[in-house]
Amino acid sequence: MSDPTVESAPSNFIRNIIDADIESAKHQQVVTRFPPEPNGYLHIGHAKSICLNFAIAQDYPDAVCHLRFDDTNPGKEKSEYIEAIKEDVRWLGFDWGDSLHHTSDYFEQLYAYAVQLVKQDQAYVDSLSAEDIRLYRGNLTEPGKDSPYRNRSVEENLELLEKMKTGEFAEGEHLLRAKIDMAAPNINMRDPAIYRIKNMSHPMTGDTWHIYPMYDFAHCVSDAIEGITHSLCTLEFEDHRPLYDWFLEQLQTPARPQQIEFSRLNLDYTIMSKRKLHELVEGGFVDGWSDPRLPTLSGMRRRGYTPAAIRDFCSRIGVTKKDNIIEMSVLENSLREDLNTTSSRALAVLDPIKLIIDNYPDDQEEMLTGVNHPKDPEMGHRDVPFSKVLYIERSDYMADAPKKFFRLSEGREVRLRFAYYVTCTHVVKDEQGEVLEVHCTYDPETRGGKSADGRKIKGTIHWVSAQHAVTAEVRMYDRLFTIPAPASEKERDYKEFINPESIQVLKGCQLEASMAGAEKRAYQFERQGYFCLDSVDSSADALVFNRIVSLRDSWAKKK
RNA sequence: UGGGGCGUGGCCAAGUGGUUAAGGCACGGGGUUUUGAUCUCCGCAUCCCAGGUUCGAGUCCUGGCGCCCCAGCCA
Repeated sequence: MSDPTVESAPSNFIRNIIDADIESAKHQQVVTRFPPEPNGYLHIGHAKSICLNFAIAQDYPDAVCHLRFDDTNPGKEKSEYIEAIKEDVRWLGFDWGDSLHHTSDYFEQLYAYAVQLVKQDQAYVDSLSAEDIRLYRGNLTEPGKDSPYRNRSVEENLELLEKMKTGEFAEGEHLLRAKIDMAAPNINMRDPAIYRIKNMSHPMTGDTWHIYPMYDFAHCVSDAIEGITHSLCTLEFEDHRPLYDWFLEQLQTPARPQQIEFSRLNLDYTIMSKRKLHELVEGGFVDGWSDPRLPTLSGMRRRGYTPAAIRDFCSRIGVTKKDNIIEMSVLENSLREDLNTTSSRALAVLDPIKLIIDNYPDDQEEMLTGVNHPKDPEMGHRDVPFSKVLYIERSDYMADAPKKFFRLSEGREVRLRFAYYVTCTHVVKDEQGEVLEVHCTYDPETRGGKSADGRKIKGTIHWVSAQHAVTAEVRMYDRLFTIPAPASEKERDYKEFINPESIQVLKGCQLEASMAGAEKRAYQFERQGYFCLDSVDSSADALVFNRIVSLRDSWAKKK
């Protein structure tokens, strides 16, 4: 396994349990698993679980983490998702080695275990309708009551189960249930379903089965079969733990995995529910699963997030049982920290306005040197062409600017990054009063951006030479929702809170010449943020960049 | 009002009866700086409430209060 190993994984209550289990010699080897259902794409919430499980496998001697597709419901699952999930896990930097499994690999064993339960008179075939089963289950405060089919003989149950298996019944006609206690205070223990009839072919097993196991039965047994020692899942499964343990106890499985629950990740200004993500994708509210605004791993990848940043984020947020909503700034901080050290710099003008240096010779051009990283000389430097007519950012000029505005305004001098000091003399406007051109004079003695007299220049702005610039489209992304917790909105639909400005497309952006050869990696456009080529829409003759994240901007905050 | 969980600063999170309650993010302020970036320094809580046990409690006990999850032949 690669990089992740070097990162320090902070301790948490789960690791404390594992430490104690090793200390007490309950286990010699730790085995975890990441068990996605292939019914959608992975998101940052899954990354939390992936990092937890795989990092444990990296940190404990001889430990392993299995990747297991929980494919027990052919009605919802597709192999398309399996491939996407594998790609995402790999991209995050983890390796399941030869531990790739599917719950469907165990269908035969699962069935044998079900037969065993029937033989032990701990499971029965119910023939109530779905509606009646619901009625018989009772509710939160009232106990349920026994199904009239609850006391069928073992022989009859065996016979019916076999027929269910071979497809002799229609869906919904029968159901295999555990015989536990219809009056249990925990509703999960009120004779939960074990197998339901689904006359459907399965991506992995084709048409061999007409019945498919339910999660509660399949998951614990699969864990036991694989010798999982610690089965980590989210809080909503807490109530299922007694059932998890019940199955393994009745079946007397050799291995007894321990289920431990932790709280799922919530991030503000976005949604994490698979159902809602499906809805956004299928409803065309976003551009597919890999829309850069989505918290899906494929979306974040396209946006330009790095695996290292996501791993760092996951280790910072911790693992507990407390409900939480993490602020986006934590994620962005992890991102910026990584991007700051790894990305080389470039000058790019997103909202261009012409800057004309009146005392610079008309036909002259020269090559200046730009450092690729201000703190890392190893990243080298590059040539940046300079000439009389430049583009600068529209927001870098202001008439009647306040004292603290360290940019251009009539009479003020600024430094053009890597180039010269220029002083604004006047501007040219159109009939509407829009500024068309900013005119300046430059000081030839300040080549490279420094002066012999040591005069202090407070402001440095970026620029590109108009005749050398390459034009590009730049997509600026912002939070997908306008409120911090769209998912917990009770009165209104979360889709009403989609941020209409979550994507802003800028055309005609002017980038420094070297960007014509931009590679598939992140760049910092100085003073603006981190950007990368869009993997889908960018081409050599029509560059499209995504803004991964902006730079911190204490000036904007102050205003 | 059945069952299961959770409650330490704005958001996370250490803390497992005994120094002035770690750390990160955010926020406020100072310094450095050819990115108002980076870097750096400083500031920023008595632990949901109320009783109790103890020489000593965020950590133990009792009673409240608040929030989350569960009534799929989904996972």
